[in-house]
Amino acid sequence: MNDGKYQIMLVDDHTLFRNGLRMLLNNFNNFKIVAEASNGKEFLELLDTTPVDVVLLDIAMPEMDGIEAAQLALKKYPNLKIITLSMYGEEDYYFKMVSAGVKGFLLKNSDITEVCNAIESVIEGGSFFSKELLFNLVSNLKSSSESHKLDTELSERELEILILICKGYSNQEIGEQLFISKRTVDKHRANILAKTNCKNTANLVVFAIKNKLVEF
Amino acid sequence: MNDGKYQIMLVDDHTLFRNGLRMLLNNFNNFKIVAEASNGKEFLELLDTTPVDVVLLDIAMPEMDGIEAAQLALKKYPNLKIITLSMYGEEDYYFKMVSAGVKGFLLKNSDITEVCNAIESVIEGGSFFSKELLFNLVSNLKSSSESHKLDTELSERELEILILICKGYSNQEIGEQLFISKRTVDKHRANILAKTNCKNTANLVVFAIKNKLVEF
DNA sequence: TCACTCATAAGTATTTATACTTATCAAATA
DNA sequence: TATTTGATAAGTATAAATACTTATGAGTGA
Repeated sequence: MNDGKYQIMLVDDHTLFRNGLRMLLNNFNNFKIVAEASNGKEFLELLDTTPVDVVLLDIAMPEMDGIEAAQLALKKYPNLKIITLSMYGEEDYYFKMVSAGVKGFLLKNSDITEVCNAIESVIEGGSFFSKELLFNLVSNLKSSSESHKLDTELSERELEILILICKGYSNQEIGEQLFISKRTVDKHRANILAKTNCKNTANLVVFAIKNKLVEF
Repeated sequence: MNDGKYQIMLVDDHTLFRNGLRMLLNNFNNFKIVAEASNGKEFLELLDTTPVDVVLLDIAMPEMDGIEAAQLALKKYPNLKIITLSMYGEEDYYFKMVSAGVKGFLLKNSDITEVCNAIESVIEGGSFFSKELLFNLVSNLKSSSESHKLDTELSERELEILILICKGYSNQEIGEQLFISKRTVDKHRANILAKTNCKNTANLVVFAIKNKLVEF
C-alpha cells in the first residue's frame, strides 16, 4: 500500500463533516484519506478507479443511501471493509448492514480514537461496534427481557388454543382444527382470559407476544 | 495489586469449567485467579473478604443466578468490574445486566484471547461485548427492521382507533373516548380491516405490533 | 367547480364472543 | 381412596363484531 499508510475512502454528503474527519484522521500517521464521495452513486463509481483498504460510509445520504450503496459495493467487492457512520436512532438499519457484510458501525458522535480503533480492527479482519451503539442495541432488548418469564400457568391445551387465537382463527375454526366443539373452545378461551387477566382478544394477543408464546 | 497481576474472581457452578478457565488464564502473566465461587451466594460472601479487579460471572447458576448476584454485588460495590459469561441464546438477560452496570459480556464459546481482551478492556474502564454476541444482538433487530415501513396508508383517525383497539377497548368504549358514535367506530374498524388485509382483531393487533404502531 | 377523501352517522342481519351455569370422564396426586 | 385438575360438552342470554347498505358536510387538489 501507498507509502505504508492505510487508504481510506470517506463517503458523506456533508462537506463540512468530511473535511473535519479528514483533518482528524490525517493527524494519525497510519491512515490517509485518498478518496471522498458525497453520495452512494459517486462512491460506487470512485470504487472502480480507486482501491482502498477501508470505507467510512454515511447511512443517510441523498441520491443513493448508504444501505443500498453498501449492498452494491459488497456484491462487487466482497472483501471490501466498510464501516458505517450513523446518527443515534438509526439502529433499525443495522440488520441489513450486517447481512450485507458491513464490518463496523460507528455513531457520528464517537470520538476520533474510536474511529481509529474501528479502522484498525476491521483491517485486522475483525469487526467494530461503537460503544454507544452497543448499549442502544442491548437496551432494545428491554421489552423482551422484561416481559419474559412472567408466564402464567396455562395448560397445554389452553396454550394451543391461545396460539390459534393469535393467528386469527375464530372459535368455530379452532374447534374444527382441534376436533372439539366450538363451545369447548369458548370455555377454554374464557379460562385463558381469566388466567391471563385479559379482557378480550386484543389483550390476549399482546399477552402472547409479550410472553413470547407466538412469533410476530 | 498483589505481585503486579490483576486479581480475577471466577464464578461458575461447573467445577470443570472453572478449572479449565483458570488454567488458561494463568498462562497469561498479567492475570491471576485469586478466588472462585460456584454460585451467587458464595460469590457475594467471598466478595466481602477478597477484593478483586474483575469478576467473571456465569449467568445460569443454582441457588442465586448471575443476574441477581450481579445486581446485589454492584449495589454494594458500584465500581466492581463484572464480565458475564453466558451460553448462546441467553441474550434476553443482557438488558438487566446492562442496567445493573455489568461491563462486559462473553459467550462461553469465546476463545481465550477474547476473554483476555475483555478483561483488559474493562480494567481500562471500557466495556466488552463478544463478537458472536454482537451479531446475535444485531440479528435480533431483524424482525423490527424488516417489518418497519411496510406501513399501509391509514388515516390519522384510523391509526388512532387502531391503537385503542390494540389496547383492548371495545368499539363502544372507543366511541366514548373519541366522542363519536359506536357505529362510526364500527365503520372505521371495517375500513382498517380492509386496508390492512386483516380478518379480525387478533390479526389487527399483530399487524400493529409488526408495524410498530403500538408498544407491547 | 368537480371529484375525491375523510369523519361522521345510522339501519339491518348475521356471526362471534362473553358471562353465567351444570356435568361427565380420565388422569394425576395427595 | 378421595380430591383435584384438565378436557370435554352444552344451555341461555347478552354484548360485541362484522357485512352489507346509504348519506352528509368539511377539506383538498386538479
